[in-house]
Amino acid sequence: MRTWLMKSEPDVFSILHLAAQHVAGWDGVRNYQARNFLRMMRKGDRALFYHSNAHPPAIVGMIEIVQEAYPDSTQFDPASDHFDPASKREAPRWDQVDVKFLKVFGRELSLEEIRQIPQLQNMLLLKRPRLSIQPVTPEEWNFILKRVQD
DNA sequence: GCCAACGTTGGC
DNA sequence: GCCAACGTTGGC
Repeated sequence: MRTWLMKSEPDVFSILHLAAQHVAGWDGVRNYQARNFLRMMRKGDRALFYHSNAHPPAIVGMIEIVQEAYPDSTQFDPASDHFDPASKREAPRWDQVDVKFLKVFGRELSLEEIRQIPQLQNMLLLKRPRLSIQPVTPEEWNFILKRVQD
């Protein structure tokens, strides 16, 4: 099982939205590096759900990949904010995965706290602040889970 | 709302 | 292929 971190703005799609839907498509990714990570995801992989553009920005819960990468239909929809006129149906440029809600952590781990934890200084979250889908090492994963226990 | 960081586009 | 212009992300 690989572990990941996935960002979403809670005003748009929060972990509570996912908890209500139980399973949802993770669409709208429009960055090649993030897409390439999406394509590496396998059924059963788990991810930290991160609230970006939030108060405070923080890791708030855990989700599971339940459907591996397949074409994101919003890229073909002119009415969508994520419409990509350059993407062709014969060769879709953008993929999505489906994710399942697992839990909201007993306590959040804010970006500010992460910055102060020596064991988490190499997280891509700190090094590549704009990357919305990123791998998390087993060491980081285990450390974070201990920190957010109920 | 501002703006720094940084990814993408497109002219040359 | 370089790089300036532009657009977006996301913290503050």
